[in-house]
Amino acid sequence: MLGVSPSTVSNAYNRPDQLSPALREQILKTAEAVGYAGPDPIARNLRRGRTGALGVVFSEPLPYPFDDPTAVTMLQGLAERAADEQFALMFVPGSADLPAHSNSIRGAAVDGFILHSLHDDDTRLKLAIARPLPAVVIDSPRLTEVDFVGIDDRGAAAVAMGHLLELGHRSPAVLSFRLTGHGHVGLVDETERRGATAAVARERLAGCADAMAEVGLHWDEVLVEECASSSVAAGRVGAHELLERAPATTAIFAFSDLLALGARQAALERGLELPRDLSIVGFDGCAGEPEGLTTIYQPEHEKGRIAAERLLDGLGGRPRRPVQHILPTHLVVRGSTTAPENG
Amino acid sequence: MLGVSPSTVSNAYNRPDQLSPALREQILKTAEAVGYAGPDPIARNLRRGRTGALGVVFSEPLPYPFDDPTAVTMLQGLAERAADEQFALMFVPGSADLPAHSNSIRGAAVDGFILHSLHDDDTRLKLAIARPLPAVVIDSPRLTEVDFVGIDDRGAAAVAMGHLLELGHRSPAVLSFRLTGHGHVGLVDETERRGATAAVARERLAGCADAMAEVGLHWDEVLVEECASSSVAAGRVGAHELLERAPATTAIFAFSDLLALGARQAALERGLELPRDLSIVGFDGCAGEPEGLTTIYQPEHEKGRIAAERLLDGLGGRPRRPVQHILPTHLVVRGSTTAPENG
DNA sequence: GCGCAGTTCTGCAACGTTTCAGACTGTCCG
DNA sequence: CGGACAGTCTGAAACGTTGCAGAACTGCGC
Repeated sequence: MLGVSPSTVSNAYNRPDQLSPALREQILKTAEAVGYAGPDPIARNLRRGRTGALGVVFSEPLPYPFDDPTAVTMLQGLAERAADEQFALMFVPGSADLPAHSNSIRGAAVDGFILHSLHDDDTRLKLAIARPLPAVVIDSPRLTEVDFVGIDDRGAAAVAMGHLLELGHRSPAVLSFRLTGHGHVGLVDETERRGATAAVARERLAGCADAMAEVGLHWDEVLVEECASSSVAAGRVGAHELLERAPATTAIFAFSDLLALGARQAALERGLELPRDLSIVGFDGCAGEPEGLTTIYQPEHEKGRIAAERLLDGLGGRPRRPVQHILPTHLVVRGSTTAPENG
Repeated sequence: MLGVSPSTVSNAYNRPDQLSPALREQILKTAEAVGYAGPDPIARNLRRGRTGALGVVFSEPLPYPFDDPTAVTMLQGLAERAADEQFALMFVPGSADLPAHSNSIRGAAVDGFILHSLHDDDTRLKLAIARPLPAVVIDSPRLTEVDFVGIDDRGAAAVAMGHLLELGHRSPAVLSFRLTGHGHVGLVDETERRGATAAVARERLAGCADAMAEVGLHWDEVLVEECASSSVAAGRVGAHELLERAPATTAIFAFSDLLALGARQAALERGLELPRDLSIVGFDGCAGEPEGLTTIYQPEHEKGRIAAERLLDGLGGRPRRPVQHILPTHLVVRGSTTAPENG
C-alpha cells in the first residue's frame, strides 16, 4: 500500500522466492518503519484452516498435572514430537463438570485434541469429539470413535497382584487414586469399585480381581483404599487409614509410584520394617529406580510421542479408522516386595 | 441456510436472548443433524480480534520447566488467574537460538505473552515485543518496554551471602545454574561472571559480591560453579567438583533449592557431616519446608498470578506505561546453616 | 386507523490473510 | 523477428464469523 502492493507483502514474508530480493528487502524495511509486525496469525489461521496448536485436555485443572511425574513424562514425549513439527501445545481451561454449552472446548482454536486420562462422564469428552477435528485419547476412556493410546491396565494390574500372591501374600490391599470425579476418600466397597468412572482404576481393580480369582481367593475381601490424588501425601494418608483398619496387612499394591512412596512413608512411621513387614508394589516406573521400589513399568514417554504422532497424522483431513495403541508394560522387581514372614 | 437464516445462527449460539427459544432450539437441532459443531473458533477469533489464549515462553524447551518446582508453582498462579477469565495457556515452541525470521513467535495466535526467565540474548524476546501485543516478563530480563514481575535478585543474594558471612564463613562458594545459553559447565572466572546473559544469575552474583565487599573480603576469590541446570542431579555434580577443588569449603550458597539439595547429597557422599562441616543456603523456598534447608523464599505463585493479572489488564488495548513489580523475598533460617567449626 | 415500542430476524460489511490465475516484462532461441 | 519461457508482480475471491443498522411483524393505546 505504501510502496506498491497488497498481496506481494504476503509473499515477502512467506515465499521469498516469489519476488525479487530487492523488493522484499524494501517491503520488510518499510514494514518495520510503519510498525507492521508481519502477517496477523489469526487471519492466517482462518485462511489456512490451521492453527498450529494441539489442544491438551487434562483431567485435573492446569497446574496439578505438572506435579505428577507420569503426566510430565508423557508431556515430554508429546512436546518433543509437537515441537518437531512446530506445533504449539494449548492447555485448554475447564474441568470435568463443564456445562455442555461451554465454549471452552468448542471455542478452542486448535487443530486437534489430546484427551488425557479423563473420567467416563467428563463433559469435555463429548465436546471435543463433536468438533470436526482429530482427537487422541490417552489412558482413558477407551472409545470406539477416537484413537487411543494406553496400556492393558487390567492385565498389568493382574501381574502386579499376581506377583504379591505368588510371594505368598493372602490378602494384599490396594491403594488407588480417585475412582470417580466427586467420590469420597477412604475404603470402597464392591459397588463403588464397579461404579468407578475412572476407567484406568476400574480396569486395574478388575485385574486385581482376576488375579485373586486365579488363585481361588475372594476379591471382595480385599481392602481398597481410595486416595484423594496420585501423590505421596495422599498415599501416606491412605496407607495410614488402611493399616489402622487392617494392621495385619502384609502387602499393598499401589496404583502409582507416588502412592507407593506415600505408603512406604506411612509404614515407616508406624514402625514397620520394610519389606519384611509390608511388601509394596507401585505402578508407573517413573520414580522407581533410585528407590528400590517394585513396580509396573509403563512407557509414558512413548504414550506422549505416539499420541502426538497419531494426532499429527490425523491432520491430513481424510478420516481414518480409529486405532488403539496398546503399549507393553512389565513388572520390575526391586527390593520392596518379599514373601510374608509367616507365609 | 437450511431452515432460514445466516447470522441468526450466530445469535443462536452466542446470544440466546436475541431470538425466540423455539427457533433457537430448532437451529441447534438442525445443526447437530448436519454435523455443524458451532461457530468456527478461528473465524470467530479473526472477527473478534481475540484468541482467548496467553502465550507462554520458557527459557528451556517445553517439558523441562515442568521438572522445576519453581516454574510449576509460578505456572499455578498463572493458570489459576488465566482460568478465571477462561483463558487458555499456549506453550509456544522454539528455543533461545531461534532464527529471527522464524514464525514460532510471530505466528503465535495469542493475545499476549508471558516471557519467563529468558536470557538477554534470546531471539524470542525481540520477536515477542515486536508483536502489537501486551507482554509480561517474569524474572528476566528487565526491560524498560515491557511489564516486569520479579524480585530483587541482587539484594536477596546479598542477604543469603551475608547470612553465611555473619555466621563466620570466610569464603563461601556459589553454586549457580547456567549463566549463558551456550556456556560451559564448571568453575567460572570473573569475566564469565560479568558476561552472564542470564540476568537472574548475574544479579545474584553481583549481590554476592556486594556482601563480600561489605565485610571487606575479596569477591574474586570466591569459587563459583556453573551447573548444567537447576536440578538436584546437576547440583550434586557441581558440588562434587567444587568440593574436590576446594575441600576446605565451609559454606555453599546455591541459587536454587534443587541445587542445594544436590549439594547436600554430594556432601553426604563425601562423608561430611551436615551442617557441621558444610553450611548450605538454598533459594526459592519451594522444596525447603520438609528438608530443613535454610533458603531465600520468593513468592513464585504470586509472580504467576500478578503476571497473568497484568497481562489480562493490558488486553484492554490502550497502551500503558510498563510497570515493574518487585516482590519481597526473605531469608528463612532452618537447620542447614551454622557457624564454621574453626570459626 | 395510526403512530410507537418491542420483539425477532436479516443483510451488509469487515476482520487480514493467502491462493490462484493471470498480466506484464524481458531474455533466449530458433 | 516471433514465440516460448522464466521471473515478477497484481487482483479477485474466499476463509466463517459477528456487529450493526434496520426491516418485518406484532401488539397496544389513543
